[in-house]
Amino acid sequence: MPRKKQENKKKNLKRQKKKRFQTVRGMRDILPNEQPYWQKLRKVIEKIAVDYNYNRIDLPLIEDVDLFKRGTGEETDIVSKEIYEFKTKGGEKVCLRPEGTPSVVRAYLQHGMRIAPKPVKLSYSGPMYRYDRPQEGRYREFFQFGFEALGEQDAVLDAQMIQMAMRIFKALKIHNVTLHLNSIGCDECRPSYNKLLISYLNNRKSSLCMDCKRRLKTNPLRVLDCKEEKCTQVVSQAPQTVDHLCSDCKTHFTSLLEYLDEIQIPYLLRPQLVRGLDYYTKTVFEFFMEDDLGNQSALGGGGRYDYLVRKLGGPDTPAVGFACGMDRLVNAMKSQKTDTYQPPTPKVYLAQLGDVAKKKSLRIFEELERTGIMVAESFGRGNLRSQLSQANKIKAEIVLIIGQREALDGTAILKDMNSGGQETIPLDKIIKEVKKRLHKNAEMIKKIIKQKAAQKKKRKTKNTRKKIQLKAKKNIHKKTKKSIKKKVSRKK
RNA sequence: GCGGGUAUAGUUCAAUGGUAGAACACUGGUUUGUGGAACCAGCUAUGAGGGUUCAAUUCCCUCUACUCGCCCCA
Repeated sequence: MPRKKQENKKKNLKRQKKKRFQTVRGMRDILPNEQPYWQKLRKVIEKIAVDYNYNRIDLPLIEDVDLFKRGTGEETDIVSKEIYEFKTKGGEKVCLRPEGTPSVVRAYLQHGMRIAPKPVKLSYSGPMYRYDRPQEGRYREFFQFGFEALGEQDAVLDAQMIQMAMRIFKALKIHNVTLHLNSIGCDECRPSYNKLLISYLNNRKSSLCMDCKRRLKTNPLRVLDCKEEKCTQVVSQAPQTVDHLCSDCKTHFTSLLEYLDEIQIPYLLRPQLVRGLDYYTKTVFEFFMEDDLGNQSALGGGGRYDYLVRKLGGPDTPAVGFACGMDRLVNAMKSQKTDTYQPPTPKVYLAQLGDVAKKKSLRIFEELERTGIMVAESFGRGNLRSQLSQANKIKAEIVLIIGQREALDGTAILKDMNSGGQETIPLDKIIKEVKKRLHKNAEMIKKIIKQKAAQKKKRKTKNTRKKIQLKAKKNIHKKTKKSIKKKVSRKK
């Protein structure tokens, strides 16, 4: 027995040594090479939030499960199948948030924001968690940003939500986005519509898919959204929410459409659109992007949730909001080749040789950095050749070389990487000299850019001139033809 | 949650029932203190566990991950 135990121990040790850690299923690292896209995205979102006066709110990742069970709805897939739920050591039932809206409403109520002037406009962004099967563009940890406006029922805010989303897409140069739009009514009109829908579907129960037979009992509205061919056929003839709105919902919806026309945002009315969350009323909308293969993927969506605040224990407060998947936006940016945020790169590289020089380099690095000059280095390297090749790789314009000799003399070699030329300069003048050279180079680059732009302009004006000339020629032909005809007819 | 495919070096890809190769990348050298080129050398891999076999990276099973489709969504 002890022998076996020892063997097992050894085996386990071996296993542990061999074990290579990797991300947990559905999680992922966003590596430095992807960061420019995220930086750009964050910048665009932030700008829109500021422009439209939506104040940032940061919300905890962990919340009471009941917040989502009651808010998002226990019947929804998000809560019933996909929630990351667990008990804390203290026995609290908590979860990783699957979406943002209930948290926003919770914060609104918890901190007495209803006293603030209406509407209360809030924006958030951060990771959300859904225990779903990972796929392309779908992770268990994914990032969403969202905007919520609480305390205003006017459809102008619904329109503003859509306007903001469209402006974000535009700023990211994601052009092939379509807005799908519907109104699903309120407590007044929905019960009677539900009855109609249920009786319609019950008559055709046999031609529905398994899921929809179940949905018929739990959440008949969701049958409209089913993508099974059988069901879409049945649904296409089904009574539509839009035709059974109460007068209040009807005017609300038509005024939203008018606002959208006013700001010239095209929309696709989709009577089957209902969305997967229980709290929506009146307006619901989604944004779809079509990729090269013709597949549509949802970028985001939102709608009005006039009862959610009350449902979570607050006073009657109409509200509207939307959220977008940032991972999918980044994907879209990549396929559309959006220009990304490029962080500045160091133009000076500090190379050192020998112990004395290494010590001095650390100080010189700081001095340069303090005067606003970005410096790259690889102090860990001892050999000058590899340091220069590094400098070359990062496209440094200037390399400062401090060797044993220079360190003792209080000088440094300044090497221009473009020309290859170099000269020895006393350390106290080095910053001035570096600045001077960088400035010179920057001027040169500016000049070149200007020249190129001028060349482009010239070409353009040439082309337009040619076009104008061609047009003129054509016109002349027409005119002469006309005048000839006239003359001929006169003669007749 | 259901179904299909895949898993070899940091990356892209080879090969094989018995010795696992290349390219790029990385490190060092040719040049004891000078980059972009060339040449030379080095480093690094069969996802995890089990079975069949004299022998498994290869065949079989399980798990895990990735991936595609469904469901759902962002």
